Amino acid sequence: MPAQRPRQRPPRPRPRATYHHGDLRRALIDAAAAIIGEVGAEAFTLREASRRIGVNHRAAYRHFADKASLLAAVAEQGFRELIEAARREIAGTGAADPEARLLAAARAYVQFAARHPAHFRVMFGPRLNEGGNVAAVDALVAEAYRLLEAEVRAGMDRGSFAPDAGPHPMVAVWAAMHGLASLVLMKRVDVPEGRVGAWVDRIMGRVVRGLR
Amino acid sequence: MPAQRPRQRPPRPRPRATYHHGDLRRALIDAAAAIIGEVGAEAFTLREASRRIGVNHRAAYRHFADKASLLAAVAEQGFRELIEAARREIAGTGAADPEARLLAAARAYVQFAARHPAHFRVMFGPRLNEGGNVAAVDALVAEAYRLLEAEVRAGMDRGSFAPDAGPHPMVAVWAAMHGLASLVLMKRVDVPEGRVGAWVDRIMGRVVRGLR
DNA sequence: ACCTGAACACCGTTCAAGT
DNA sequence: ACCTGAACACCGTTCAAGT
Repeated sequence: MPAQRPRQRPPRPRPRATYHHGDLRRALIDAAAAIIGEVGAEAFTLREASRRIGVNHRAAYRHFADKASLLAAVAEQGFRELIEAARREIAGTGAADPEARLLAAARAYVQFAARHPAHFRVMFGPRLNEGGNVAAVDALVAEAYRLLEAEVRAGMDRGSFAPDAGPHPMVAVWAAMHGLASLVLMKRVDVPEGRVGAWVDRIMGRVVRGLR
Repeated sequence: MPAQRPRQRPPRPRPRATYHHGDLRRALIDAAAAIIGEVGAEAFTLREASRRIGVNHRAAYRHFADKASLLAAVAEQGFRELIEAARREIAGTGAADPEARLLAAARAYVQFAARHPAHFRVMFGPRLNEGGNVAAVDALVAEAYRLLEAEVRAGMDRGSFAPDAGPHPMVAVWAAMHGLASLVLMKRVDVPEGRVGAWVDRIMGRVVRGLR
């Protein structure tokens, strides 16, 4: 699969300022995220990331145990951005209505997937899920979960949603939101770039209605 | 990532019967599916598949253009099994009620993901989706789509679901089902092996109710 | 037709130094 | 502390044959 790179190698990887106190770590994460965005996670290479930054490919091992750990750090960063975007979108509604707030969170979630498909795939890829996970990622997933759950609970407390002590209503919302994000990212449903938000509102609106 | 395989190589890859008229093709697909099930798609290797069958690693190129094509064939096979399972489960209900039939299809979908997580991931992975797809896979996805869509339409015709000419109701169902399958496969919701069907009924029940 | 073997240009990771 | 360089055991894929 790894198509041979062009024969002509750049004359010299211009030596950058030396990295210290964690700069290299940051630089590696950023480079990895950029490469993944360009070629996908399967084609991502530790050596290419190092090359881009201008350090020896072994330098990464000072900051990450292995390739998987660097990818985990990229996923972590993605979860932080996703959570932040969801909070921002929720706050942007200025509404106290849990239905409106859930839709806002869903818009952020789906938009993130649509705009950063490869990043989203790393975040929900096999290495970081399916058990034997990375604690830092698990913590962020839990945080995102609670963000939504608070709205679902609020809806029940206000009497907008049918009361239910179990996780089913929350899982229904999360599943629909995650599935919609996946379908959009896979271009299995195709919705024009600017209309993602409107689609989310329509489709998630139906799901949220099922909680009443 | 590719952990060095154990130093000790099996004494001799026992020479099997020679493969002709497409036997090797089948054997490769089966071996690939088996390996993926054991170690995941990222760790899957063309050379290992050939090794297992007992042929030179170059033999695969007689039947597949490259590694991606073999994986596409594995995905195709998976879609065929998934569709068959859904039909079987739908028929098993013996019901004409579209809600019950949709839940049956969803059970098959989620069960498949829970039982064959790596296979499911290949089927919905970047190479076969996100545009520039494989025609054979697209055709099977379309077939699966129509399977569900027929039930959604039937529900509208009977007056169980609110009429809607657009794709939104169908997308809502598909998204929820796909998302639930993903969450279960990722063990992000954990439901005991034997209780997957019951969970699907509860959660998808809420979503389907949103179509009324 | 179908399979093999050697070679090439990559990888991730380990070991042993360099400053 | 932080980075480098050479080496190892893999890959996918191409070229050129073998039967």
